[in-house]
Amino acid sequence: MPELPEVETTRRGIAPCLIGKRVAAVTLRRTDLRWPIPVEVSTLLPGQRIDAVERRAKYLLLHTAAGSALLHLGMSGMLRVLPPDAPIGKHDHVDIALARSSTQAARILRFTDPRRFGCLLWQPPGEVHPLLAKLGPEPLTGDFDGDTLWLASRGRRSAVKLLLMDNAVVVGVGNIYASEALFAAGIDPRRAAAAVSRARYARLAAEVKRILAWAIERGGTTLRDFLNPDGAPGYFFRELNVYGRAGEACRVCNTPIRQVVQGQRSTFWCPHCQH
DNA sequence: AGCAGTACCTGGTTGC
DNA sequence: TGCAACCAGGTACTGC
Repeated sequence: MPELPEVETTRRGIAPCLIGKRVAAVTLRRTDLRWPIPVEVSTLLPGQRIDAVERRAKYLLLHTAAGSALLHLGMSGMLRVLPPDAPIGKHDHVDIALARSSTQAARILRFTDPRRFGCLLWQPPGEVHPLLAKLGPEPLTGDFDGDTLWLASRGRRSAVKLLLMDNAVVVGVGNIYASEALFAAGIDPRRAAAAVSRARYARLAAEVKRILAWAIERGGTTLRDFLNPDGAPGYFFRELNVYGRAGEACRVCNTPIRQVVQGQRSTFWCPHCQH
C-alpha cells in the first residue's frame, strides 16, 4: 500500500540489510508483473555486491557495479527481508538471496505483490531507465516549491488535484496525500489549476512537504514490523483528515466531508474549509 | 501539449 | 450463504 512515505520507509528498513551484501541468487517464481522481469535480473545481478539502495519517486533502486535493479511496488507490492527458509506465499514472486556476511546471517529480500501492478526492471550502469527519465522533482528537496506548481499550472484547464498528481510536475504525491495536502492548504481540489494563485501554490507545496515528511516519520514507527510481519497496525488511517471520510464530520468545522471522482480516482474534501 | 479513457491484476467489501 | 458488482494507496499508453 505504497505512497512515497511507505516506499521511503521500506527503503530505510531494507537498506541496512542489503548494503555491502552480495547477491547469492535470484529466484523468479513469476515474471509477469506490470512488465516482464528482464533477463538481466537473472544473469547479471547474482554475484554482485549491493552498493546503495536509493529511492526515486516511488521506485527503489538496488545499485551494483553491473547495473541496478529497479523496483516499483505498484498498488499492492511489499518488500521484506526474511530468513532463507521463510514459507513461500501465493504472491511471493521474487526472492533475492543475500550471502551471509560477518555481521549478518544469510537472508532473502522477498518481493510480494498480489495485484502484480509492481515491476522489477534493470538499469544498466550510467543509464537512466526510460521510466525515470521524465519524472518531475522530488517533493522533499529544494527542487520543488510553490513556483514549481505555479509554473506547471500555466495553460492547464484541468483541476489542481490532477496537477498535483502529475508525475511530470512533482513525484510521489499519491491519491491519499493529494487530498490531504489540498485540505491542509485550504484549496478546493476541483479548482482549475490555472486559477490557483502563486501564493496559494506556495502554501500547497509547503503542506505537501510537511505532510509527506510527517508521514515518513510516522511510517518509521508504524511500519517497523515489515521484517517480521505480524500485527500490521492501522497505518496512518486514523490520522487522515479527509481521505476515506465521505459523510463524516470535518475535524475542523464539522461540515460533512464530500467525495467526487476526478481522473477515475476518488477525491475527498471539506466544502467549508476548502475554496 | 494536454487530457480522457483504457489497461494491467487480485482481493476485500458491499449489496441483492 | 452465494455470488455479482464494485472498489482499491499506481502509472503507462493510446488517440483525440
